[in-house]
Amino acid sequence: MSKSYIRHFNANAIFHRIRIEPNVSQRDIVAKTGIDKSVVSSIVNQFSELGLVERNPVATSNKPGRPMEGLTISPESGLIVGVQIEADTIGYVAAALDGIPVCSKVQAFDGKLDEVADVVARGVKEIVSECGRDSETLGVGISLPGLLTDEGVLLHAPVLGWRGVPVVDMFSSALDAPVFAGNDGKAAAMAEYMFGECVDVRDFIYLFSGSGVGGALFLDGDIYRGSTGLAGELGHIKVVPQGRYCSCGASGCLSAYLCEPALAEEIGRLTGNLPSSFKEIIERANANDEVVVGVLDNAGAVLGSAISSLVNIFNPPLVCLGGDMASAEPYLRPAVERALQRLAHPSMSVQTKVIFSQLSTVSPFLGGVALALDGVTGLDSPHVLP
Amino acid sequence: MSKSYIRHFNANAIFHRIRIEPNVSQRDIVAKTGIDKSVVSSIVNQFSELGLVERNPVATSNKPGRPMEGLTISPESGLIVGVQIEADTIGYVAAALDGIPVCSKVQAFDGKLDEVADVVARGVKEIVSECGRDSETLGVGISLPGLLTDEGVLLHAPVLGWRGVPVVDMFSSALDAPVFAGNDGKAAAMAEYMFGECVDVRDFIYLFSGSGVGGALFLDGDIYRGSTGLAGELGHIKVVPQGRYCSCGASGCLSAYLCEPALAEEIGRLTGNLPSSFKEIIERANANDEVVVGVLDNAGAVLGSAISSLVNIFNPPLVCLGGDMASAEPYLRPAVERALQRLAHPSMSVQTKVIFSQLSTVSPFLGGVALALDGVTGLDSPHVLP
DNA sequence: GATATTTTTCTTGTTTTGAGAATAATTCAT
DNA sequence: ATGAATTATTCTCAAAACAAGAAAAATATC
Repeated sequence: MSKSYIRHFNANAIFHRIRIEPNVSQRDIVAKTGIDKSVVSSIVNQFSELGLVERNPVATSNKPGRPMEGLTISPESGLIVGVQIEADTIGYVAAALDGIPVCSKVQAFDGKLDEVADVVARGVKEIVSECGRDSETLGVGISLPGLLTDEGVLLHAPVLGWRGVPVVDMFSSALDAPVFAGNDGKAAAMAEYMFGECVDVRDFIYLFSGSGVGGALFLDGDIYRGSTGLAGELGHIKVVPQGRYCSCGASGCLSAYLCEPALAEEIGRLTGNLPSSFKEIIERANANDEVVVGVLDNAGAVLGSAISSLVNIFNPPLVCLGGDMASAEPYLRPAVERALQRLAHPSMSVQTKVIFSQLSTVSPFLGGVALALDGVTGLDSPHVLP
Repeated sequence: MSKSYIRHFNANAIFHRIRIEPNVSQRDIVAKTGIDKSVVSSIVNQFSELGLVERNPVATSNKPGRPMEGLTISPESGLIVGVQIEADTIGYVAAALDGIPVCSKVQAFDGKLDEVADVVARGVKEIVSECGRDSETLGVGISLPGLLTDEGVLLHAPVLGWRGVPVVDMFSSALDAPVFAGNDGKAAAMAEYMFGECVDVRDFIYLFSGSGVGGALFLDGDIYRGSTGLAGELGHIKVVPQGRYCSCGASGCLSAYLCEPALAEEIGRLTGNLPSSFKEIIERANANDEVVVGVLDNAGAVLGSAISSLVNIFNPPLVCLGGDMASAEPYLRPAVERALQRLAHPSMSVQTKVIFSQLSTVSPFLGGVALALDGVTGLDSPHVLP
C-alpha cells in the first residue's frame, strides 16, 4: 500500500465524479467523495493544467457568496480509442475523455496473430483521422475475449485460438499511445460503471450474452479479479444439474441455455428453421412465433435461477444484463422476475434491481474506452484488467 | 482514502506476517509484503515499544553478515477475549496476542437483552482472572448470530430475537477494553484466515454449519461485506428448485439440507429416532447406521452442488468448511468431490482445494478473538465487521 | 585483523494529506 | 453605492508517511 496509490485512487474518484456529473463544483466533490478540499483543489488544478478538465462559469444561483465553478471534462482534450477484438471482427470506437463516442467502425478480421498488431495500429490511426480532430490519442484500450494476467499477457482466448500472447507489449510497440488491455466481459462491466446503467454503483453483478455468456463481479467499486483472474466467468454457473452440454466441455452451464448459438440451435431444432443471427430470433419473436417466444421464456427462467443464486450470494443493489439480452428484455424479463420471486431470498431480492442495459448495442466497443480511461485518469502509469 | 489508512493497513500486514511466521526477520517481511524497509523498521519499533512484539536472537545461520532478529508476538503482552453469543449459551475464550488460547468457558444464557451487557462484562472479568495473568485486556471481540451495520448496530438476530441493538456502544460502556463486534460467520472466516486453515490465503470461500448455515466471502485479503452487509449469507444459496422449506421462509436453501436441525429431522423422519445433537448423528454414522450415512451423503451432494456454483463464480484457491461439517468429513467429502467433478468447470475446480477445518471445534470462539485482533493490531481505532 | 556480507537503523528528501486562514466573488440590506 | 454576510476556492503551513541511500552493527571467511 503506497502513497502514490492513494493519489491515483483519489484522482480517479474525482475524475469519475466530474464525468458522471458535469458541472459539479469542487465543494460537491468534497461532499460526495469525502476527499479533503485541499486535495480536491490540488488534483483539479493538475487536471486543469493537463487540459483534461475545464472550469466553466455556472449560471447564477441567486444565492449569496462566490459562485461555484462548474467542472467538466474537456471534450477536445484528447481521444481515447476502444478496440474490441472478436472471432472475425475488430471494432473500433474513438471517444472524448468524457466517454462520448465520436466515431466508430468495424472491420473484418481473419484472426491471424502475427498481423494483428499492425492491423490494429492502422485501424486506430484511421479511426482517429476520421474523427477530424488533431487532438492527441491519450490511450488505447483493447478488449479481448480471453483471460489476461496482471502483466498484460493473454493466457488463453478460445475463440481466437491464441494462447500466451503478451498483448500489452505487442500492441504497445505497434502503437504510439499507452495501451491498456482487458477481458471483454470485465471491460464491458467497467463501461457500464463509467457510462452506462451502473454509473456510480459500488457493487453490481454484470452478465453479458453474445456468442457466449460472460460477466463480471463489480465489488467495492472495482472489478473483482480473484487470485487467478478467472473470477466472474458467470456464463458457466451451473443452472441445471446434468443439463445441456456447453462449449466449455461441462454440462448445465448458463451459457448453454442463453448464448446466441444455443438459442439458435434450440429454435432450429424445434422449428426446422435455424436463425442466422440474434436479430432474427428477436424478429421472429416479435412476429409472435410461439416456439421462439417459448425458447426465450425458458432461457429467462434459467437466467432467473442463476440471478437468484447471485442475489443470495452478493445481495447486490443491481444486476445488469447486457449484450443480446437487452433486446430480448420483453421476452426474458417476465420469466426472470418469476424465478426471482420463487428462488431468491425475499429480504435480499427486494434490495436488488435487475436491469437490461442497451449500452453495448447502442454504442458498442466502449469496454476498451473504459479500460483506457481508467488508466489515463489516474494520473499514473498503465495497467491491465485481467 | 486517507493517509492513516495506509499506516493501519501496513501495520496489520506486518503483524499478520509475524503471527503466522514467528521469528521472521524484517528483511523477510519486506520481501513478502513489499513494504519498504524503513517503514517496516518504523512499525516494528512501534510494536516493540508497545510491548506487542519481541526481538529474539536467532540461532547462527553460518552465513556471514549481521544475523537477523527473529520477531515474535510477545505472549505476555496482553489478552484478547473472544465472546460468542448464541441462542442459549455464551462462550468465552481468552487468548494471547498471537491468537493462542489460554483458557475458555461456556455459560448458559437466557437471551435477555437487558442483562446481557452485565453478564458478558462479568464473564470477561472471570475468564481473564482465570488466566492467572495480570496482563491488560487489549480488546474484546463479540461474535453475534446476526447482521451488523458499520456503526456497530445489530440490525437483526433471529435466533436471539434482537433487533436494532447498538451492541458496540452497549458492550463498550459495560467493559473497560475496546469492543469489536461482528457477524458470527464472518468472524469465523476471519479466524480461519488468522489462525486456521486459511492462513495467509487472500481469497477463499468459507461455509459454516451449525444450527444454521452461514458463511463469508473472503476476497482480496478481506471479508466482502457488500453494500448492505448481507453479502455472504451462503446458507441461503438455492440448491434445489422447489426444494425443502428453510427457516428463512424460502425453499430449496442449502441450509435446509445441511444444518443440524434439518439433518436431525430427516433422520428422525426416516428412522423414528430423532437425534438430539450433531454428535449423536456422527456416532450413529460411525456405528454404520445406513440411513444416517445416506442422509449425510445426500447432504454432501447438495453441499457439493453449492460449492460447484461458488467455484464457477469465484474460482477461489480454497473453499473452507467449518463447524459441524468438520466432524462429518468422512461422510460428506466423497459426495462433495463427486459433485465437484460433475458440476464445476474443470479448469476452475483443479485450482480449488476444498478443506474441512477443525478450528471451530478444536478451539471455539476464536471468531471474537480474530475480530478484536484485527482492530488492535492496526495501531488504530475500533471498528466493526458487519 | 582485514574484508566481505548480511541485516537493521538512521538521515534526508519528497509527496501527500489535512486544518485553518486568506482570498475571491457574489447577494442582500441599508 | 457601500458594507455585511455568505459561499467557493486557493493558499499556507505543519504533520504523517513513504522512499532511497548512507551508515552502522554484527557476524563469517580468508
